[in-house]
Amino acid sequence: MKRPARPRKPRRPGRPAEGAHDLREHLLDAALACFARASIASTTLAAIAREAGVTPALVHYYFDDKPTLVQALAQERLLPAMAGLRGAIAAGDPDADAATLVRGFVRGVHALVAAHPWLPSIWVREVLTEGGALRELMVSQVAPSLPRAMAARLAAAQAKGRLPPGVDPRLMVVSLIGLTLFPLAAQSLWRQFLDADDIDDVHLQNHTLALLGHGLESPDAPARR
Amino acid sequence: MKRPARPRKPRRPGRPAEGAHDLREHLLDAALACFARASIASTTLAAIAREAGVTPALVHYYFDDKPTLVQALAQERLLPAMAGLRGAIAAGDPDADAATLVRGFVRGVHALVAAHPWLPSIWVREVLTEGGALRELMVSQVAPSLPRAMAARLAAAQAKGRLPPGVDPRLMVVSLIGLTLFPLAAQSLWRQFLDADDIDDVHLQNHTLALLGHGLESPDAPARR
Amino acid sequence: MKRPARPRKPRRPGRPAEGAHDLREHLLDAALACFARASIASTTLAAIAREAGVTPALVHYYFDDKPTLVQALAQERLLPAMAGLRGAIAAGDPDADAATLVRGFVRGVHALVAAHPWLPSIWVREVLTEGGALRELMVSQVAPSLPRAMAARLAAAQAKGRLPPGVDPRLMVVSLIGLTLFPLAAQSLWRQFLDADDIDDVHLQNHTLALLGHGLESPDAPARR
Amino acid sequence: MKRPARPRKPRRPGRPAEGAHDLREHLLDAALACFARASIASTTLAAIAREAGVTPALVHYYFDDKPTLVQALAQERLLPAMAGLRGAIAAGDPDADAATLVRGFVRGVHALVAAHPWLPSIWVREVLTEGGALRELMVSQVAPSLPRAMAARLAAAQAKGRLPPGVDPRLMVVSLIGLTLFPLAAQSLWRQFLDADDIDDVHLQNHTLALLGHGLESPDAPARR
DNA sequence: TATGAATGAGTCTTCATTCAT
DNA sequence: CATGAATGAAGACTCATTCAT
Repeated sequence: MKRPARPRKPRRPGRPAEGAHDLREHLLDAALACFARASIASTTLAAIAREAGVTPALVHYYFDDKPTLVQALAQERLLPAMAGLRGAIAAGDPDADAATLVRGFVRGVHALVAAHPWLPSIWVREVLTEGGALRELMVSQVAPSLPRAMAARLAAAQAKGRLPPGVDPRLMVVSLIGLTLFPLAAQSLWRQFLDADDIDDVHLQNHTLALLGHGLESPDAPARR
Repeated sequence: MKRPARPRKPRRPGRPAEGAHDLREHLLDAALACFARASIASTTLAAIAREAGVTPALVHYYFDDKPTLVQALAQERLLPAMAGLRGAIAAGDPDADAATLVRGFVRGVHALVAAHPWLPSIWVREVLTEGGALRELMVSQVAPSLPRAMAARLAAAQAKGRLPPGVDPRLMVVSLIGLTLFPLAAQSLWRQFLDADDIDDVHLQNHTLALLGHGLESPDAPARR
Repeated sequence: MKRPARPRKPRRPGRPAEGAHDLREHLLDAALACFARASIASTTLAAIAREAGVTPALVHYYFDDKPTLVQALAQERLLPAMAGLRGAIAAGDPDADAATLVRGFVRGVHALVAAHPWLPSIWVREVLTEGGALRELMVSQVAPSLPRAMAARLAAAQAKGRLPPGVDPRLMVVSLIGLTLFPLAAQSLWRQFLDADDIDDVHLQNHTLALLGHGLESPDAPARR
Repeated sequence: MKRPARPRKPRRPGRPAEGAHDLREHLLDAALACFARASIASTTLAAIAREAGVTPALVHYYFDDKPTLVQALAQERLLPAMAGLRGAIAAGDPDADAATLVRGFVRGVHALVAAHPWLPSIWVREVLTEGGALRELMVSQVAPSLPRAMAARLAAAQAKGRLPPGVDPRLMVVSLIGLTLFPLAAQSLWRQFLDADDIDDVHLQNHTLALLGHGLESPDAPARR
């Protein structure tokens, strides 16, 4: 019952102090690295321990069990990271038009992923798709507000004629994630068989913004349907 | 005494294929159902057997081991399904413009998923994201041609001024998957917290097409940057 | 979910068929032997497996988990054994006087233990004393009726002056167990430091009956208080 | 640097024994409480530490390891308690007759248990039954003398016709424990399904003495066999 | 063709124990 | 004196796989 209240400074003697990381953080890092590589459900604690260079028993010492570890990871890594996104978008003034808002989102996501490269795979695998291990956790803690706020703003923009009528403001968040987080998650795949050596993050971002800006109808060409 | 070498197509000769489902097919169905729910790596053979209403030993009898089962699934279910997509797109005449091509893709994917509802989760989880169990298999067998063909066609269109200059033809396939397969894979999530009862498949498709058509710049509003 | 419905005839090829015992029974025997030696809580499945000459995984194969094994043991070994006792006592006619009844009990318990030597330790350790693992199970299934029936019969005898007034009929069952099951459970101890080589089961039984018959007041000596 | 050899009686010299409880005593109390609830073998040091409100490491600090702790408990708690019993019995003059002696024993045990409620469960579970953790310890240190002394005295009484011939003086100690310690150990069980609200310790004691006095043959009824 | 039985290897978890502080 | 950190060994339980029938 009396579990050790979050052990502090467990740095092992033989090991370099590697920055501001204490062992608990180090374990979360290791878990994150593993979960970016394979699904949470199929990742063993032994794998995490190996990644961290410690014994499996130590992982239990710090997190009691796997569900708790996952929960801690969500709480201490995923949620804070996401908080950044919300900030990035809201940064623009509240009266920003749709395009500005959307640009903010795209750039926000890219910035986020630049800072946390593990984010897209985990998010796509464990939150967005069926049976993801973090779905419940994330849905209950982040989800509703952000997409709803965006949907509301876009709906307002649409009412003012600032958004094409066929576009559903509610679905925009979904489309935006599909155009940002998803391509970033699948990066390692498409890089394999696109001649994509020249495609860097900025290029990808510009592509996405261009697509979102005018769609595929060339601005100077007569719109066709 | 020696166990018979891997039994192929064990359909009893004299017997009609009873709805095209013999036991082997039934097992593949069960596996597909399981893999749509949870990652391949974390799905046990016992779970598949249970889903199929048979013993785990039977699964082994038909597929020898898990990698073989997965391989068979890819070969006999995923690849054929994907073949349909290629057809749908190529259907349009080879001189079709970019917009037509893209419309074909979107509609093709939607049609595909209507026929194979398990496809998006499996594809996103096991092919597109890091560490997916089907990545190797798919990459080596489907991948290169389709996206490259599309990229080539779009590049041609762009050369003729039919595609906005900021859009990268090679990345279009990625964006298109992000706008089609991905939203379909994440459906169960976004339906939860969008007031999305009125959004059916057609609606989603139209939204996507509208977004791809003009982007977010309302056609009648002066383009801003 | 679809656990193997109690496997039958699992006799291993290399092993002699040893009587009417199939493997499941053999495992219950092994468990019984272990539980007679040490508390259920502290007996590992590995110990039981070792005792039975099988792998720990096999124990799981037959009983799924430890609670289930214990439950099966109670159901299939302890309860049937106890049923014998009830018969032995009830054997006497219902109008039997107190002494006859009690004699029946003493003999019944001794007969029971002669047939099931493991019974006393397990019963004393796991049912009668605090924190016993079988307490719940046994209490809910055997307990109430037998002692109550005896108490009622003895109370009737007492009303007719057939039982000394200071004796509480309800407590008689407790005293009787203390005089029969308990000495049998502690046998290996008292044999150690009593010159008890001449004490066999019959002798012990006679001692107990003599004590119960007249108590310690010699019949020919004037009762003293 | 070397760890101090096993700390003995760490009571701070100048300080009064504050209720006779220093930390070491406190730990023994906690262990006792745990062992009264569950078998020694299945009780973890963590459970004892929790009961005592300290860390498991502290338990090790005071007792080095579990066997040592158990040993200390036997030495410092069980043996002293038992010493009381010996006194209670010997209190009567050495020429006391059998009945007096036995009465002394019954009362002695009851008094003992009143003072040490944990005694019966531990004694029955860990000393008297097979595989008890304290058996060796107790046998070698208390056992032989007391029962032998009683047996000798009772044998003498029997020689003088003061004890019925069927009763074995050596087995009397066993019977007496079965009639005293055992019912007290099983108390929580029989209270459950006897209408036993009116049975207090005195009542139980009287019942036992009555039973021992005359047995079940009502003194005024003609003896039957 | 199909399966019940059986197991080795591995997973999660607990525990007694050590050690530096 | 006391404890948090750390771990090896062992416990319960699962799983893919084998094999005789």
